[in-house]
Amino acid sequence: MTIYDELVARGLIAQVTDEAEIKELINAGKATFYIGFDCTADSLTAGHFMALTLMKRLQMAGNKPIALIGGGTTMIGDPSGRTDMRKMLTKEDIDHNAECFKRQMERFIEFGDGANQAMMVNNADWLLKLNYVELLREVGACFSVNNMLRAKCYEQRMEKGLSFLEFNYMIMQSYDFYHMFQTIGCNMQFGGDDQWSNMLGGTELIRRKLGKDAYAMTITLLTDSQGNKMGKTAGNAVWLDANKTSPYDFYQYWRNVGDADVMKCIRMLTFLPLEQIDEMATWQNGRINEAKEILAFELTKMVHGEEEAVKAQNAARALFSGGGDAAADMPSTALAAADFTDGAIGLLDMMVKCALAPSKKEARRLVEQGGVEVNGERAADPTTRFAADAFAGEGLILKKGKKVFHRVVTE
RNA sequence: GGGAGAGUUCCAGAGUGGCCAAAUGGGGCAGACUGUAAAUCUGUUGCGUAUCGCUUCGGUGGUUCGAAUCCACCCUCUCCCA
Repeated sequence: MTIYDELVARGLIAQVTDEAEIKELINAGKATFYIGFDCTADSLTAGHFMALTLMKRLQMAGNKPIALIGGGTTMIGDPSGRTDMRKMLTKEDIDHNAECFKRQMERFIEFGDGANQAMMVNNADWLLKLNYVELLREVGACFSVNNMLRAKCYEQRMEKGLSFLEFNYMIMQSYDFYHMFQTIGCNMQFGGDDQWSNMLGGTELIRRKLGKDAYAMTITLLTDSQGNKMGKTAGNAVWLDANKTSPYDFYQYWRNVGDADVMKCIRMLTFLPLEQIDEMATWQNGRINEAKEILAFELTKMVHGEEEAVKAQNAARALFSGGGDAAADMPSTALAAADFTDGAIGLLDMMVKCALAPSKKEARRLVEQGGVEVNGERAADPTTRFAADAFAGEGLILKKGKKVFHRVVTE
């Protein structure tokens, strides 16, 4: 099976500019493609994950990936699909974030100077040097404002107001492609489907300025059965950085996807052979949880390594199915002597300390509603206090709700 | 540049002198039911040394016994005209 057919079979392709050409290019390993990453945070998220796996798939097929860090474009802010303006970041923040991204990407794709080894570039290197008038003269005539205003990525902002700053994002992104096409032979751009109009801006610019063809392809956005973007819990991103989202939590995120979304995720995100996936798709209801475990394990393994994945899986099994002592891998907090008053600590204070509740009021509510267990016993009294020696040995196991476990020990 | 309007809690959006920590919906969290799923139902959703106190309604001042609500100035945004 060719790489292109595989991408189609996995449901990864959303839109392409020229199917026949792209097919030939990537099947033959002749594409030098880029994917841009806005560096608004110091870690990549589960939302970027699919892009990373796509880079890996294409690299394995012999194509050369370019990871473009948006050091320059981040200073403008992509308005696509947004209803509010992004916060402006300082140059220092952006540089720091770019550095963090690179470390994480190295887990997935191989960087180097070889023919199909990946390279990383930062568009700050050329965008920040641009001169306004020169830029206008160079590319300004190639963009039709009429068309830009019709672009889907600005649609939502047209209702609320779009600043000129953000309006220029498309031009910057197009310029990136144009620049890399000339300097490093980048002939294809990949990106999320929400980037489609920005990407077309680039191919159009190249065609107009250089009379040459460049290609663009978008990846299906990973949404759940309700149409929400995946990779977020309660509005917070699921991070790839173990310090921001622990391997256990990462595992749990995927372990808990809805029934309707499991097979889709396995198909799009894992590297399991398609035949195996097709077979899994025929599994009966009872085995849906098995499929979820496979999904969670595979993804955790890719992001955090096999060892962490095994630990996360064992911990999850022990906590939810009983038995085993792998619960040692659950998140934990060590209390300092200063957290104790008269040799004891209150239940509510302890919960806040462990970040199981943002405030004591919230902690109290949880206890009163029967959502808290200590060492397997429901804690019904918010005034309960625990003496320091209660934490001896394994410490205390706090449980919030059905799924959140936390070990509390003393320093 | 001229004119009109808007800024309320996580979001949307009521509230136009005291009964307002602020309706309603969404989202979140917890409980029940389950399969660590979905759907449904229930409770809850500013903070606290807790039948009371404290801090919130763009910002700063002011009027008043009392202000999200009235006044002044400022900031931000939207719309119409240029």
